[in-house]
Amino acid sequence: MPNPRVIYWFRTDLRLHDSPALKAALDLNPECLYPIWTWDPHYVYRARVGPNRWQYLLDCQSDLSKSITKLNPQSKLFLIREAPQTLFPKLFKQWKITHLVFEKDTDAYGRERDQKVMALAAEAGVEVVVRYGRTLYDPDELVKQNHGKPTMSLNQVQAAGKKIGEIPRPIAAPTSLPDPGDTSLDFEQEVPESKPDINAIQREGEEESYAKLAGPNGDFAIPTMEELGLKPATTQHRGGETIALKMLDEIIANEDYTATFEKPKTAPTAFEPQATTLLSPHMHFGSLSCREFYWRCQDVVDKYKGHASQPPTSLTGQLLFRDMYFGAQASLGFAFGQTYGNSHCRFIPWHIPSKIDTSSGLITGEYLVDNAQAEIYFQRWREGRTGFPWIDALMRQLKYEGWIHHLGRHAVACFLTRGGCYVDWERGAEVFEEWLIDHEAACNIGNWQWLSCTAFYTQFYRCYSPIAFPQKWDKEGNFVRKFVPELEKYSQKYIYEPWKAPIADQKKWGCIIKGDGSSTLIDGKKAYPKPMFDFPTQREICIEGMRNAYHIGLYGNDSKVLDGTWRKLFSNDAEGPTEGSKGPPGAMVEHEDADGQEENDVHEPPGPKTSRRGEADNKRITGNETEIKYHKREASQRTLDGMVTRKKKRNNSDIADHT
DNA sequence: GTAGCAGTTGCAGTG
DNA sequence: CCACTGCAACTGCTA
Repeated sequence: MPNPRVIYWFRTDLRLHDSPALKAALDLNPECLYPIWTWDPHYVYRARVGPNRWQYLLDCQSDLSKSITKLNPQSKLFLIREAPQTLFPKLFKQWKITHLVFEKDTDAYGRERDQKVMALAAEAGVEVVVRYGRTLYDPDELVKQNHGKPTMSLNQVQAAGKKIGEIPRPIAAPTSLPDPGDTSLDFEQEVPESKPDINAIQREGEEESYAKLAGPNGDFAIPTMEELGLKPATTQHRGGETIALKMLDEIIANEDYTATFEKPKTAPTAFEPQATTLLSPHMHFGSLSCREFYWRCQDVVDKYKGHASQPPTSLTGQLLFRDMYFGAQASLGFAFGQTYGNSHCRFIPWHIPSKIDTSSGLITGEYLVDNAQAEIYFQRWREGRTGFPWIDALMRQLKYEGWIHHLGRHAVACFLTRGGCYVDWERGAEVFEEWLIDHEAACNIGNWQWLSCTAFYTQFYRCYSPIAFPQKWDKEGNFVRKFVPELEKYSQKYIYEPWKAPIADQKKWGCIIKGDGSSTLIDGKKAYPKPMFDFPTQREICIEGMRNAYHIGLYGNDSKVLDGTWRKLFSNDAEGPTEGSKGPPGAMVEHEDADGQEENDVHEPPGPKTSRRGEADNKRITGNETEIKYHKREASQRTLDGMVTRKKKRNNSDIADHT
């Protein structure tokens, strides 16, 4: 048996402390160890990643590389610019690799990728060692102990966890690392297909992710934002294990904070400093081990003299929720991230639903505009110009800083879905995916389902008010003043509902409430938009829609959802794309009149039409002074890509009938 | 099987 | 300031 020549493949574990996989690699007593990162085209082109999260990733990689070099000046994080699926066979051969070691990844895409890589390793005679350290429990174990079912409540996580046994104690960081061997790359680089490039919008310069295998200088260096063609990051939050451990130390040093932490009591309006730990992005990139975090907290709690908080609201409770979402994702796979085909997600006929690839049963990443008004609501929500200062402040903080408080996420998610716009939670999840520095697919998807009351949580009549909710912590509106500075001078009385301020006051405070926010100046005067709807009215419409959908009681994998016949169960007057009893799969809509329509005219509101809601519609406030009535069919303005036809629909219902 | 209670974080009103 | 209620009513868990 030759001496082990080991590749350690970093992915979700950009750290040296508490890494079961890294320990396994070192336990092989390798002759040489190559710490590598492969530049996965899935991340570069297919996932939604905004500049702030890119920057955070680069921070983590740089810090890790420096830490590796500190332990062994010959070594560092070797960043190789090729897809793992094509790179590894060549690398195994060139570097005479005997072992490949990495941390297990239970994300839907991660599993697919790793299965492929493991097959390639087997072909090359390379032994693969996989260890788990990403959550408290291995999600597959958790699911197994939960009777093979996705973990849908904290109770289930705790019961299953008990059966697995104690959460592993953290492992110390290594004090030395073996040399890497020869690092020459005498083979052709295979450049991955860049289309479709979902991240094109994040770039302003030339994208050179795959310019050369070992980077422009051939030194395996971590790329710069410029090299990736990305727009500069705007966040002040910084990644890396060194920072993470320092932050953790500071939290743990404050025993009262650590032991008595109760999430619902922390203020979503707090900034400088924020009310929660800001450790979530570190756990996403693995620059902090969640088990390290867990045991450092638990040890404080165990010796705490006063009354310590308990799960679910305590710090350790927050980590258990993370495990719950990982367990749900591990069990449901790709279906977890969508309604269509998801056995545990309620079917609600939301507006602007996802397009579905009927051959794979997966959402395509595009969506259909069934209703022009809903599309306007969505765009105004995304851009932080809804006219509700609390919502807009949060969305602006999210885009700029890449992080908002958990309760702030609740507020904007409820507002977009069941408590305001009645827009598909998948739209909101996509925006969070792009902008959050702590975006974790499992947690993001799970929380959107929670807040939209499609899974995990059912009390849809508990609805967050964009006016009353923030007042619980911030009567003065300082948070709004910080992120919506045009309202800075508004009095406390009107800060959350500026449209109620007298015109004279609006002028005095230097900002008029007018328009839809598409322009910050109106007639040369600073302007903040009117609210895009009357909240109490819209809230009633949503609750009625939810009540109806709950009563009908379909889940994403119901044959009626799969084939589109769910429409027969919903009234045409119901909220959502329900017009007519026939239609394509999922919540997609027929677009008989789509031909010849302009792709981009969805932002133009349709002219006044007959109201189907009478009073409710008349109360509606719109940003552009024109009363917008809505009607389901008139808004079908997006050109279909030919995927959805009556014929395909029929085929699909045939399939569905057999299942 | 089923009744009763609890559920990470609602709101408005009352005492 | 807190604690409680009614609102109209969901699912999961326990006994």
